[in-house]
Amino acid sequence: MSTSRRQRQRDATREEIKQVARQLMHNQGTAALSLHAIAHAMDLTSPALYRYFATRDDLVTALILDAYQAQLDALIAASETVSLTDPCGRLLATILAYREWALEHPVDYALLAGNPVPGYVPPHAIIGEAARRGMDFLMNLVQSTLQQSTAIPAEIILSPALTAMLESLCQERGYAMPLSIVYLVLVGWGEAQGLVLQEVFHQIQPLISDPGELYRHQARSWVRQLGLSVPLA
Amino acid sequence: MSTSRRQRQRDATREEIKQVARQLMHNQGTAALSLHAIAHAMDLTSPALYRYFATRDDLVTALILDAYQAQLDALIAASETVSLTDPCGRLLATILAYREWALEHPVDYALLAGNPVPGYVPPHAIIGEAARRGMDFLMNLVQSTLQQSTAIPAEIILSPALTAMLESLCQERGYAMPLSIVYLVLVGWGEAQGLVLQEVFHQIQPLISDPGELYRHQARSWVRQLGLSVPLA
DNA sequence: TGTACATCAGTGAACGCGCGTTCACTGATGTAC
DNA sequence: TGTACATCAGTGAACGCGCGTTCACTGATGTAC
Repeated sequence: MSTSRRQRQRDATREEIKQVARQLMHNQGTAALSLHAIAHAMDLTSPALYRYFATRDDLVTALILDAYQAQLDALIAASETVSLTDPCGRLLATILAYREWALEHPVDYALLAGNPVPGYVPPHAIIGEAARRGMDFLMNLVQSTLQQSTAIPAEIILSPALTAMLESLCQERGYAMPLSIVYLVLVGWGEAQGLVLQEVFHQIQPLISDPGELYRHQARSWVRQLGLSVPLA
Repeated sequence: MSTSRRQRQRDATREEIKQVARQLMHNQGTAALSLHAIAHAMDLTSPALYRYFATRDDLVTALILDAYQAQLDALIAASETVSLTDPCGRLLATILAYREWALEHPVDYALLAGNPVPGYVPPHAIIGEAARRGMDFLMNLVQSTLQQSTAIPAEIILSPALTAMLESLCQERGYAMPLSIVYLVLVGWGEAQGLVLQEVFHQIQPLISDPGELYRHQARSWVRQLGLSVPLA
């Protein structure tokens, strides 16, 4: 016997609550998330929501975890749009998808990238693990890309302290690549987040009318730093 | 006749209000900013604050503008700790100071870097101008650094679209440098923001115990990209 | 197939709270003669 | 130096609002015999 009719209905409502929450935040900012507002938008009363989420913070946590998963799904999907015979293209497509997903889902991205909901106290263990899964995917993608190419990445001179930290990271998460590469991925992830956040929060537009052009250019030179050759256009 | 006694008292109270607001946000997050809470902490009643700020949003705007100014002051001060005869050291000190100021003033940094106060609607024109002043300082610093050195920055191949945008930026803000350099500064600024935000919001610590090491290393290689030679240690 | 019962989604009223903001006011400080 | 007046910082009560959450409840849906 699969899930009962009642259970399916329950799951659907749970999803609808999250969807409405996202919609409200999209229209009025992450601060607009409130059980009353969600219930009102669903033609329910607010106590009804407690059938689905024990607490407001539980709802927020669910939204954040969903966002991590959706982001990861988008990156995976993007990587799969490019043939396996073009590993470098796969990597580049993934990096560009990072920005595109963020622009298409600014609220979810804001949730991930540090814009907290007022009063929300995140459960660090749970959220940290979700974040690490994203990093794992990127690391593994880079790893398999490099394995399939003849790239010889430039050696980067790392300080002893940095070497030690990167080594312990590799051991913990099972990354099997030169430390220079791990370093480049870590820094690149941070850089991408910086550029995209500035675009999502409209901070860079006063300087540059099309930040995407900047991002795409930087993505290419990042891939090139890994030792891969990227077509110019 | 200079400012009257009354006026000085008034200015002092205005400053105290902002200081208390910063303290409250520091202790309880940016969402904790409220006129009631500030007044309570100052042993005042909340209507009293309306003598000093017409509206809550005016207070937030003042806090943000203060933060921009404080950040800029910190960068300028850092650049001046290094002798004029070592332009490259000046530049590096400034970049490192960017991170240090953010860590010492996480609330002000969050205010700048996009973490909005719930319900606050920023006046884009005013805030955009403050942001541009920071970029101007960095651009000018890089420019004077390069003028005093024999650096020959690597030529970066820029797309036509990117070239056009950078050219118009240079014209608007009066930057007189090769476009490659302007590009590197713009991207570097975004990158720095990304790395620092991840550290301030504790997103990178699950991966790397000392993000500062990562930042310092990246800062050096960024300076090196400009064509300057940086001492290793 | 029909009946008795258990489950449980959703209601409606209420709670205590903190918010931004207004208003008429008091009383101390500063100014003009 | 003393008095009359103006200024204005701060008070205290109140407003309407939306918040998260609780509670006893109703009534429809599903289950067991």
